[in-house]
Amino acid sequence: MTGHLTDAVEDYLKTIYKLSCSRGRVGTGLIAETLGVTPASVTDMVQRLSGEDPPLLDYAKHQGVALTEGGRKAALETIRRHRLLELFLHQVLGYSWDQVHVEADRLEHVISEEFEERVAEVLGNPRRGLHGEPIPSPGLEMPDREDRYLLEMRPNQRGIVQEVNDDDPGLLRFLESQGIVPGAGFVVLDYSAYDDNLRLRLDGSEAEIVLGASITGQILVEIAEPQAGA
Amino acid sequence: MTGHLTDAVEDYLKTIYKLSCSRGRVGTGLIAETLGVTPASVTDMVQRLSGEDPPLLDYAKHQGVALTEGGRKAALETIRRHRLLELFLHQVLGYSWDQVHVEADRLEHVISEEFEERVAEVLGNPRRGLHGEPIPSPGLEMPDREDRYLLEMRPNQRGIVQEVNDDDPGLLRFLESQGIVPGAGFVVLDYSAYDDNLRLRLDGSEAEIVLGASITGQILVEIAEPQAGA
DNA sequence: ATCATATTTTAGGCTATTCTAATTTTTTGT
DNA sequence: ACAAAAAATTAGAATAGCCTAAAATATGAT
Repeated sequence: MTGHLTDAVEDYLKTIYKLSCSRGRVGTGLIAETLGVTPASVTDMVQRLSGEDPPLLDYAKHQGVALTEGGRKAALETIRRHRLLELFLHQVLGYSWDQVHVEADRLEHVISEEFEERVAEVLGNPRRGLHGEPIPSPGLEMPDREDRYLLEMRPNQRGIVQEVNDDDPGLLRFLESQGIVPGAGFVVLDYSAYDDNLRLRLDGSEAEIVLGASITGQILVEIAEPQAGA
Repeated sequence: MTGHLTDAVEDYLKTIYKLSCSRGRVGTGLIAETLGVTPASVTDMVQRLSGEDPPLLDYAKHQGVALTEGGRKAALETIRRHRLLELFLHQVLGYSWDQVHVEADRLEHVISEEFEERVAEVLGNPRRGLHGEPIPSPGLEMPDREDRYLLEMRPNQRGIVQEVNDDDPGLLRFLESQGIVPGAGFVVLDYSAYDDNLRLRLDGSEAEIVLGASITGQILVEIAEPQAGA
């Protein structure tokens, strides 16, 4: 078992994990932008982490970075803590949907195994986080996902909101006000390739909602059977 | 308002606060020993902290250190968080008496104002911590105390356990097993100046307990009216 | 008052993390 | 294929903490 990882290292691993879920290997530039540091800092850190005894990163100059198995486990550990903490902050301390992220981002580096276990127990060992994200199991298995971005859906498809990006409080508040929360079912009414707008209606709602690409790219959905009739 | 204080700075201030409660000004050696760093490191840090814009410490070479008003407030803020967290860990997450200290020591540097407030509310704005310590008010007022060390008590005095030093898990487990917890009433039966042993009996208990100086110096008590007779 | 012992401070270094500026490598458009 | 643009890397430096070893200062015992 690797000794203690610093906050910075955990942040790098978590970020690289998330980025490499969509794109495979990731460049230092993207990591830098996501983390809010310069590319030079990333190169530096990445070199250190790929030169450890059991390396956490797989890296060779100019070729983009990927996590090793050890790095992936460490990233999932941090992600598990983050998502448990978000749920905990909401359910036990009454934080709102959009407030939890920032606090969890600091606490995730500091809580003990013990704390994590107790929180999980108090919450009933949840599988999904506050924003619908899957929570890695205690053994750090991450469920395979079939989810797609809402952006990819086409007219007449039915779907269920699975997950909403947790790190933009303003967006979260807006989505909540529109009823777009994990579990919500909906039908896509229309899609405009011209401006990347998606018009949809939530189950049991009269109102239609129009969402642009910048929003629909942040929402993961499970696609249900296609709507009967055209 | 001072910007953000690092974990290390908060630890220094907290330690200096506690040490200067008993002794007035404290030397670098004592601080170093308490904090587990070298005296040289303390000198270094102390010089930085006393040279800030609003200084947190009052210091001049070879003369011992004291907190300024700003330093005192910062220390009390950390102490408030620590004590609220200990209570929270116990009452909400089921930590035991002797487990809370270490976890609180890490969390205290990381939680937000918001977190502190919500925890205080969930706990009902408590005035005393898990081990009986007074909790600074939200406005950082610290109640004046009349408490004495158990060590100072003499035969036939009655007392009530007020506070037990929180940072030694083994000692805490022992004291709990003996019924010596905040709120417990007792009578001092005997005191031996020779070996600094104190024999006492808890209210409603048949058994007598003998405690040595190293223990009785860690327990604060409120002295009640003297025992009738004898 | 003086010398031995204690404590405290200085000096010089190390690590982790970040930065800026300069350089190198890769990609891309033609 | 090759120049221009984009991306990544190196080099050099800063900061916060910490350390060890050496020097300075206090204390206190006779």
